[in-house]
Amino acid sequence: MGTQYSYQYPRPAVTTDVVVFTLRDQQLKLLLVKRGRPPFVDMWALPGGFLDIDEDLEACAKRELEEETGIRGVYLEQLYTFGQPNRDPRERVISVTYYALVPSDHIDLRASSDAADADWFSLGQLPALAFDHQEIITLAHQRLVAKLHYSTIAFQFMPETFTLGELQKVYETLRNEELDKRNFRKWILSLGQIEKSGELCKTGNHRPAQIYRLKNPERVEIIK
Amino acid sequence: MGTQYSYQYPRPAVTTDVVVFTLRDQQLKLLLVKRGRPPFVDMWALPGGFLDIDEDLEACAKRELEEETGIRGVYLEQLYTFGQPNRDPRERVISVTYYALVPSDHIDLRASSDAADADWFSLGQLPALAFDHQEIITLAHQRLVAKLHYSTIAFQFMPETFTLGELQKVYETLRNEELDKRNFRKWILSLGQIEKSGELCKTGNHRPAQIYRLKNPERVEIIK
DNA sequence: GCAAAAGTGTTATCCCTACACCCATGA
DNA sequence: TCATGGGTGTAGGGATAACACTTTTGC
Repeated sequence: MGTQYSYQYPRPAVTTDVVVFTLRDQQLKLLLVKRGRPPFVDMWALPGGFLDIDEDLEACAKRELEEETGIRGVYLEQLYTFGQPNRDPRERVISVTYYALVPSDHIDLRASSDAADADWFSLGQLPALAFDHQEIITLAHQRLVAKLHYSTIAFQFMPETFTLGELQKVYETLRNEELDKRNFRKWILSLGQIEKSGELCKTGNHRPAQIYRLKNPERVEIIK
Repeated sequence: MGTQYSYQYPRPAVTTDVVVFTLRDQQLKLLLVKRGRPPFVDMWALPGGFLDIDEDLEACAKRELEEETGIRGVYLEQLYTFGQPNRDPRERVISVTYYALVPSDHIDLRASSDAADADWFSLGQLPALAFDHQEIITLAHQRLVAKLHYSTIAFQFMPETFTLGELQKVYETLRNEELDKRNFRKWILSLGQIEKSGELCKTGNHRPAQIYRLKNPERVEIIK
């Protein structure tokens, strides 16, 4: 206990915070944790925490995400670095923020040490947020919507296999508009990113659908 | 002198570094400073330095840029945050990087305290660089080229007034390809971002050119 | 008068959009 | 047989790309 690490000049603390998006019930949701300690105790905040001294930034984001929510192995991308001098009331904190996309079948929340609770919220119905986390979320949402139009980032929301109807639903939810079925199929197939698995999806009282999968599940391609 | 600032956990140092681009002699150039002190003494590096404890990140980038090169009042945008644990041989350093665009008539270099020297280099002919600065430059260049296609960022290279021929040259240099004069003029005028000043540019042994200016010199608009 | 850049419209092509009907299945 | 989502092609419109000649000036 105490003050073991000394420097010639004052230093800010460095944290990472992650905006985790998923799609559930045809809605874009994001993950918040309820803070278990001050400041902003009992308020909702983004999962995140302090950088270990020998830890890569992205590794820190992944670690905090897993520790606080149990989520791992998802798409993660650096968003922006926030460093307003007074964004944390305790002291100077620089936050390197990331955003993550989680397939809808991959959600398995578990609260833990730092987080009294964790839950998914619709973007339109967010609670009051700690720090400048509202601003971070707004930026992450803008980036996600922008990337929809010039990359294959939306595929990161899909499970391993899916039908074209399910994929179209995802795009419709994210873009918040209905799309023409024929045009969507022509376009998405022309990208050359998905292929038929050969299997059929026989759920529901209607004609079975072809099941597709990604050719490169890990890669997010730039299109256009 | 000594170790006045103590913390319970070790903390990384935080710096900002800036990739400054300009256009000169029909070439994209960037600004490097020669390091005056270890590590990497006498090697070339990006202008930048340590964050003051009460200073905003962007303010730090601006301050270091002015201190080391005399450049101020230019377009500045956050690029990415680099934090590999061993990117600085002395200790853990997080670098929040920015890139800046300088109009070609606005270049007025002056070396100073931290920088033994400063100079412009073509991207194809960079010297060996300190730290991971080559990686930072590569990313900045990619970002700049990408933004050309969906924003008016190229205008930030222009002086207050300019001709359409000069503007086309800028686009040709940045995109590294020749453009059709008529199509370029139709396109650039259709953006609605520039207007005639009414003056004519009578230099050279050829027909005088209309002089244009930006309607909103500060704003970078998203187009498309 | 000649070299050098300024200035100016039309046509063809491609891509995106709009649009309607049959199919396979479960209940 | 009916309700439900799956699956398919074509035609029109708008934007982009290709293309050549005249103008004004300095030397």
